[in-house]
Amino acid sequence: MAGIKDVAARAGVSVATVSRVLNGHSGVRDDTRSRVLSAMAELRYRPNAVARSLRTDQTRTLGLIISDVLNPFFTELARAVEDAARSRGYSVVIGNADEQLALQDHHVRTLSDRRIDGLLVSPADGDSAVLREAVRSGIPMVFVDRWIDGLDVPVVRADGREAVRDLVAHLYALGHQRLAIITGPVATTTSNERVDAFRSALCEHGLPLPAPYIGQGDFRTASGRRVTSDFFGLPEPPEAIFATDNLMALGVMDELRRRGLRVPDDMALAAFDDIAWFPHTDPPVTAIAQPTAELGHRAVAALTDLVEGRSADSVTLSAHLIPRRSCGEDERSRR
Amino acid sequence: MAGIKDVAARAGVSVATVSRVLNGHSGVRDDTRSRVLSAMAELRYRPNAVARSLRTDQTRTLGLIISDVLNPFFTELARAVEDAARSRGYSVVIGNADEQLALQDHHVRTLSDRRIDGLLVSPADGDSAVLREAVRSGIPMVFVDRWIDGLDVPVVRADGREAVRDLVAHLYALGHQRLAIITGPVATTTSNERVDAFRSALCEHGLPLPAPYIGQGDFRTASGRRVTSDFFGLPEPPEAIFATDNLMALGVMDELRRRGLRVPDDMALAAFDDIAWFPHTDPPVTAIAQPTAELGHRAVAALTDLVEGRSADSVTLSAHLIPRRSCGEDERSRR
DNA sequence: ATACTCGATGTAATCGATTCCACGCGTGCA
DNA sequence: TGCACGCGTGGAATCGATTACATCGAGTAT
Repeated sequence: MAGIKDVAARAGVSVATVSRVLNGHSGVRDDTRSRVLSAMAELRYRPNAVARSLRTDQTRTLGLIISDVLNPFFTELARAVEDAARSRGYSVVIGNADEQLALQDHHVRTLSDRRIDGLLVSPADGDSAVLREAVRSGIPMVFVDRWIDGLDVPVVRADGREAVRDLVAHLYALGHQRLAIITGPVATTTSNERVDAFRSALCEHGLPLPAPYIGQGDFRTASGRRVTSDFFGLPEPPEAIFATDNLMALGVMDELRRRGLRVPDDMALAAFDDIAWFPHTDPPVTAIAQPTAELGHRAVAALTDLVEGRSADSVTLSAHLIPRRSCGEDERSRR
Repeated sequence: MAGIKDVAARAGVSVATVSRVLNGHSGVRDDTRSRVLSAMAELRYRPNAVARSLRTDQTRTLGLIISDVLNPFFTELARAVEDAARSRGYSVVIGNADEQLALQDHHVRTLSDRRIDGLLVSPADGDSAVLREAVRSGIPMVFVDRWIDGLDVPVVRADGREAVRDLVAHLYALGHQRLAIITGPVATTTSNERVDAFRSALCEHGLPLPAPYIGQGDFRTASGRRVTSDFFGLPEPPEAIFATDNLMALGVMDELRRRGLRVPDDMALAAFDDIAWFPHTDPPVTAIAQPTAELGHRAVAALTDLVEGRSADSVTLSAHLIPRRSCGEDERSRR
């Protein structure tokens, strides 16, 4: 493949000049510039981004580490991130951590080795030495959706507390008293926030949240099935389940269907994260929607600020409840 | 950040020796090796992949260009690709073409400039000069799912003809006579294959496929809504709609719900590509499932063969019908 | 003792760009 | 006429690795 030297030779100039026209520097005579340009065209020259990166120490690439590509929330986020990045002239490389620390570490290492300009992370469960080391090394980084306490990294996220309170009120108004929740991995901030908000909202209504009603999930479908099954093993199973993400809600539905049970009659269901299919499920599931695309855009804005030497602040947006029919009928959702 | 020279200095050896231990070459005395190793650890040295790539002319990175990240089929594919690639020591960078030629071209150019080792493409509609140029330039490439005729590039895909025939037979047995289809972009091979198979299966049953029953879609949700709406503008609307991908099926359901119509009573529905939510929609939708993960694995196997100098053949797997209730009840799907 | 081999290591070229500095030449001003 | 200046351009160092080739010392065969 043709290199800058070939272009220089063909245009009868030095590589320095070719480089200048390549980068749009001024101070190249017009006729020289056009000679270079046509040499490039004739040779179908394309600059080698690897060489350029080595020299300039920037790759114009952002890394995005998400917890699960199969989760529509994250894929929507990824899409928004890519759009925002592209419009700023960056590419994005996605690493799928699959909710596993080891995989997450693998990706932060690989991406750092590739010298990406900045890293967007939605950290998996647990504390990662590799991630801490990465921030210590000074890579521009911002957390999206989830974060790790005690690290001086801006966080772009949606606060779901208010929406969870609304949800509990909704459930309560519909007459449900025994409310259970399925959590994400223990150390994820989003999971903890949702559980805390759930517990205190319950408390406001004078409802308890007994330990067996807190099902330990991991944000993946299978855990939704398992926890649901466990709930039915209880002497007094709950009347409603709040799945803290959409994949676990799917698991709940799988298990319910396997047992021949119906939503909401046999069990009410609500999910965190709204997805396109929820209006069409049987019944439509009430969910808490996050401003996913905006999360992605803001995260990229913050990260590019950091990358380009500006400072960046954390941003907190908010989520909202979308009542449908999976918790029962009330005046709002009936038609 | 520490470089190879720093390590060499600290270990009291030359950079050549450091490089040798880095790459596991033999012919380094054990004590030298361990001196180097501890120097690396002390400096938290990480090799610069950019520099290495420049020198060795390989990036250990594969590109994957898909038509739409929001389509669960492609995200499942992406996930399988990433897994397979990682286990072979490659990273993958995903480009989302969003069914737009211009975006696809942007990504093939960007990825080529970055000198990725090979490219996996599920080409968007239409003929791309940029893509042709890329294959002509000799980048190892394989097509997944979709392909472009006339290019000497291996194709890894699933043949859906048989399954489409089964689907038509299923529909026919259920008493539907006026069958319509929603296509993808005109030049996509998968769309054409599905339409052709649909037409000839119809023919086998002595059924016509009038032009107005061929709705022009683009594999995205909005087009499913639009085409469905058009169908209802017909003097004689169809009784069944076959959406050639899952996103358009979602669009059909959106539109049907907007009109207050029910599946399958008012309209039967089937989709190409099975997704996890289909068993839970109202009603569960009949779909044709592809061996998505295997597609991804085989594609990576073929591509790495090419990258590593071996030859690669096309592979064709097959899809199969999963009858549920969205086309009506028969002995197979009733329970 | 001489020459030769072999193992361990170092020196320097190289990959393809960017960029600092210097150079030559024409112009304007003293 | 001489000098400074600016413009357009070229030469060469540089980024951080890999690797062909050179070197050096010790051991071995003759």
